[in-house]
Amino acid sequence: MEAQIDEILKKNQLSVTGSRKRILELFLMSNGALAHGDIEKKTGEKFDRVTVYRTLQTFLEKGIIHSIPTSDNSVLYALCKDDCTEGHHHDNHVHFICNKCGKTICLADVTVPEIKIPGGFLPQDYQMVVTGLCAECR
Amino acid sequence: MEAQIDEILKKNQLSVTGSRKRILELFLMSNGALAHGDIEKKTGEKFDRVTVYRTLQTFLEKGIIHSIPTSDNSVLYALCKDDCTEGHHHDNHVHFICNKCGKTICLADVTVPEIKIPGGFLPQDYQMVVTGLCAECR
DNA sequence: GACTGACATGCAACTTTGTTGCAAAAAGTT
DNA sequence: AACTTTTTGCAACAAAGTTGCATGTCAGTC
Repeated sequence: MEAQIDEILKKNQLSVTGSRKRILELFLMSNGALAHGDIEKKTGEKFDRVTVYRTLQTFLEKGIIHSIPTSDNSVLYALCKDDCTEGHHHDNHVHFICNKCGKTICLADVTVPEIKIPGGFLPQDYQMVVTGLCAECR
Repeated sequence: MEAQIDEILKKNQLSVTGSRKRILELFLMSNGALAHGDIEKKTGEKFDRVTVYRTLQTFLEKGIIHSIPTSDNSVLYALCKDDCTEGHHHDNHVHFICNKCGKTICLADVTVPEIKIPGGFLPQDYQMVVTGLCAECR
């Protein structure tokens, strides 16, 4: 785990610091998505609010994590797959949000279908969010 | 227009007030989606911030408008089609967000494809957002 | 059209969420 | 170990959203 975290940071030319290690660890442990608030709560008093914001920002820019749009407009982040590179994401799987427990799960095996868009529009990215009940809550 | 607005409000058992009429009018005029901020700006000094929040909340509950998830996590609202009823929305069209001008457009003709979800999950609602360049910006 | 109960609004105060500038601290480099 | 660059924490701020309560407005009834 330690080694994996270091590797990810170094691969992205980021210095290895306490907050980055801790936040990355949180993402690796939870196989769902995390809201900013979750991260703040789980790191407790350890890091400043601002640091969490900036760390997430950095991870986003480097393509380590991606953000997920939700219907209630909270901000969610999840780890990217390996083939995400800086700038452009290949994060074409569907996200599932449970209406009961609120957890967000990446359905890594379900790819977003490419749909037909009316002429005139130039689509660049497709995102799909399914809400409902997860296996534990139904 | 006047008559249409009154009808919508009465159909939903809402009293016809100045703010509701004005905000509903804004939605009817713009055929795209509106952010809370847009509405506040366009109504000017006329209504209190709180009133705008509460009016949108009410419209959401009654199924007059629906919220749209965006990639940058701002809150967007758009008018629902007629077959939206209180509680449950049948808002199964795709939303397009332009990366340049930021406008959100409802692609009313493009329906969200029903995809296969792994067993265990109980899907209730599908939402799809496409980002890219709109006709004017490309 | 005036009366009345129910609902909507405005105000104030507050919480939560996100941002910016800058000095101190820690990381990476030689 | 000394130096440079990056990251962090603090403080102050800005924006976004919420809550309680007194006042005002609406819809229905007489």
